Amino acid sequence: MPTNTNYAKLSVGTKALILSKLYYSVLSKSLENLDIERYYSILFFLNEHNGCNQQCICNNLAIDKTAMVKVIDHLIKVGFVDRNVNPDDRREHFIVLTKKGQKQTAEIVKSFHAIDAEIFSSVSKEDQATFNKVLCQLSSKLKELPATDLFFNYKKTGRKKKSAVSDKV
Amino acid sequence: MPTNTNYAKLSVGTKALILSKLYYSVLSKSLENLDIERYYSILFFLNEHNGCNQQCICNNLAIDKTAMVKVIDHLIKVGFVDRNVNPDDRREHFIVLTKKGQKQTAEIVKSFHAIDAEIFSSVSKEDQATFNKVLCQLSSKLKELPATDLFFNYKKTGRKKKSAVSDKV
DNA sequence: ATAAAATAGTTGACAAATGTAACTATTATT
DNA sequence: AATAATAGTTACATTTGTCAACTATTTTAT
Repeated sequence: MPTNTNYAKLSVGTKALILSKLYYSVLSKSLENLDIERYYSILFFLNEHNGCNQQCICNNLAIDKTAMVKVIDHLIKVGFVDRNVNPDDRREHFIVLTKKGQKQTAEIVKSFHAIDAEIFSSVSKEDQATFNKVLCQLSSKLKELPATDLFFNYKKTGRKKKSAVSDKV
Repeated sequence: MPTNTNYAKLSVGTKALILSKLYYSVLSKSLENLDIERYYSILFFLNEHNGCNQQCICNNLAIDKTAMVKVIDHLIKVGFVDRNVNPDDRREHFIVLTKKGQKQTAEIVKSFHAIDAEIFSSVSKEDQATFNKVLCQLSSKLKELPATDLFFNYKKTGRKKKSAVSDKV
């Protein structure tokens, strides 16, 4: 590693965050000719789960549902998806890629795959398998640990308020 | 409950982002009794590099320098760090943990280590080593990857290679 | 059958993160 | 001395994260 002389000392959470920043920075560059400049992971997910509801995207990508509303609003505005009420459960809204959305999402999927292929090219198959296995194990472990209710939407009556930092200044 | 039925299909960048979100959720929960609610990774870094300048933190944690100004302003406001001009190069500002900052940062470091220990507890030493090695390789590769030079993008040739941001520390 | 609870999604307010351009001050290069 | 480079700052716009409160619908419990 040419940089980050003490990278090894960082927590795995921080290393993962840095990796994702570097990754999306490269991805954005590679897709700057598209009609959309973000939400790539959501479109990637929709490519595999076209027609799922909003909560499904939130659960799988660890995104808050109120943020998801704005994302879908934007994707509708640029003509990438439609939002259709499920007739069998009218609470749910299906998110469906449009023709245009499908076409551009194909490019996004290609970019994701190309970057993955490129950065894994010098890693042995065995190490790739181990890496992916451990990555998956870590996420699963973290889900079992006590966390804020950010991704799990548990009802918390009388939940503790965070102490205001401004009180101390 | 989120199921991530197709987690395996996500790109490594997306998986890393999800891991970091889960990680910081758990970390925040474990540190909710502290006087600060975020910037844990920066304090963790300062614990090892007390007295470094702002650019050094930016380089090592992949944070924009204009964002860093606000972060340091906040850390000063809550009394965690001081910002001291380097007399030998008056452009540089050294960031130094205060007594209070040191004390609370010790808790933060403990939490980081505890979470890492916990989630890696069921992973063999060999797999841990492989995982960390690959994680490091991937970040390294991404930094070297010329953003506009991806092979799938045949139409856009003749672009000048943009050198990766210099993070030398 | 009806009331209560849970689920899916929305809204509005606000804080924080992100990105960009222009800027000062200082030091290094030519 | 002029120019470039570096470290940091400011101002601004946009996106994202967070929270409480809300509607609508469906499920569960009584």
